[in-house]
Parts: sequence; structure tokens; C-alpha cells
Amino acid sequence: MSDLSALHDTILTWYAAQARDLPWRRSPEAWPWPEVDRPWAVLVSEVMLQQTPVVRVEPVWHEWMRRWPTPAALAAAAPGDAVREWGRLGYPRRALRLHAAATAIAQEHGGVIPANLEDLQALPGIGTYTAAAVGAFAFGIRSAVVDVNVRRVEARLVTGAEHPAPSLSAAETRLAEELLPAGDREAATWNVAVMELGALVCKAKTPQCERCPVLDACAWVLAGRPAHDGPRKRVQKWAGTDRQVRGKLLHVLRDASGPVPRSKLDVVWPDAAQRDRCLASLIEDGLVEPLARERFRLPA
DNA sequence: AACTCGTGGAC
DNA sequence: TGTCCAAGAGT
Repeated sequence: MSDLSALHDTILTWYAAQARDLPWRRSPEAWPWPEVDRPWAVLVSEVMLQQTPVVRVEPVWHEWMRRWPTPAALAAAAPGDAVREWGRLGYPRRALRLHAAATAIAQEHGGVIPANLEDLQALPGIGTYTAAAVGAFAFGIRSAVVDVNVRRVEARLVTGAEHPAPSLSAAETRLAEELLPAGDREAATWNVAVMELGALVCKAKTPQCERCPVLDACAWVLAGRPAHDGPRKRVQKWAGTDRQVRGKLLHVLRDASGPVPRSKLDVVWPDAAQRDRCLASLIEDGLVEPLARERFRLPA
């Protein structure tokens, strides 16, 4: 197990047996929806999965693929439709950015998702992680996909720490690149396999070490599972924050079929100053469109 | 670089 | 309305 290729074999074998059957993971050969553009399906799934659990993403993803099977289809819709169909996935600016990305793909890339990391990352809402993920999973590009799961597996298995640092370091990316198998196809599968190991076994709060295929190689376990000493990512407050108020305002607008008078928004939060500030920020973000006579709606 | 941007489930 | 967490991005 000290050998890198043995580590590859062990985790890839575990993945082949234990991986969840998620729709956006279907291979091009096994893609069941001929009308749905597969790279687009992968891209949408990755944006939806940003900070959001799989179980909540899956039904929304299916509905998005039914309504908007290609970037051009979403680009032809109103941005407000994307926000409404986003439902309660959270961080609704992601829906707006997905719509903007679809527009950019339609107008600047001929409706074809660019198959290189630089052009992918230039799209709205696509950062380092998502560009690498789409590159690897949609196009087989050999690139390290470093999400929080990968970082946690690296921290425990290699570094011997219980948790990764609050933010991604260059050293972590370099380590992920060093661990990548040589072949393009193996590298792509390796990326998703390590992510899956972090999601199903090497969990943040309650690691399932008894189910871990690389337990005997884990630096953290071999060190006696020492408690975390460094700084952790701080947990954000929720109650009473602008994020809560924005969520309540947008909830009203999502559930309405047309324009909503201000009086319908006033009832969601007692603090008028905070309410007004949040409504203004939603308008500034492009998530809400103000109309005449104090009426509001999702953007047309 | 620290901060903001939703939401709901598991403890 | 407790704490922690979930395939981050943008500023």
C-alpha cells in the first residue's frame, strides 16, 4: 500500500463496487438521454452541487434537464425562470450565473461547452473547482479536482490531520496533482473516486473507518487519530442575517406567478430597514426586478 | 484575505 | 431559533 499504484488500484476498485449511480456520472456510451447535452448536464450538476448535498440536487437537476437540455435552451429562457426552477437549493445567484453561462456559451462558443479549463473558468459561476470537474468528468481532461472531500481525504490519508485548513492551499492542489494516475481516463475516475470516498466513508464528523479500503495506509489513523489542532472553517450565523431575510423575500417571489406588491414582501420580516436593504441587494444582484407602482417579480 | 452569498438534514 | 455540515464562487 506504500506504492502509489497500489493506492490507485485499491481506491478505484472500491469506487467500482461502492459508487452511487448518479445520473450525471453516466458515461457517453451509457448516456440515456440523447436530447440532453452531456457536458451541459455535467456542468449544471457541478454548479448545483456547490455547497449543496446530492439528495437535494438530484430532483432539481432532472427537471432542469427536461426543460433546458442544452445551453441554448436555457439561454432562451428568462433568468427568472432559472431562479424559480432553482427552488430551494440555496445560493440562488448560482441559478443566475448558470443562465449567464448558458448565454455566454450560446453567444461566444456557438452553443458548445468549451473543452478546456481556461475557457470553462471564464464562464460565470465556474471557478477553479468547477472548471476542473467539468474538464475531467465531461471531457476526460487530466486535471486535479480538489473539493472539500478530496481535501479531507488528503488531510487524513497523507498528511495525518483530522481536517483540512479553512481554505485551499497551493500545497493541497500540488499533492492532488502528484496523486493523479498517469492515464487520462484513470485520472478522471480517480478524482470522482476520492470525492466519493470522502462523501461516503471519510466523512467530516463521523468517519466510517471500518468501511475504509485504505485504513491501513491512513496517516491520521496510524498516528492514533489525533484531535484537530489548527483553525477550522468558521460556521456562519444564520438567524437574523441578511441571508435569511433575502431567502424569505425570494421565497415569496418564487411562489408567485406574477408581480408582487411590496405589501406582500413587508410581512416576511419585521425590521423595515433590514428588509429594504435586502430587497435592494436582491435587485442589485439581478435576482429581483422592480416594476412600477411598488411591484416586484423575478427577472424577465 | 476575510467575508458574503441559502437551505435543510443530522446530531 | 444550537452546532455543524454539504462537489465553491466572487469580491
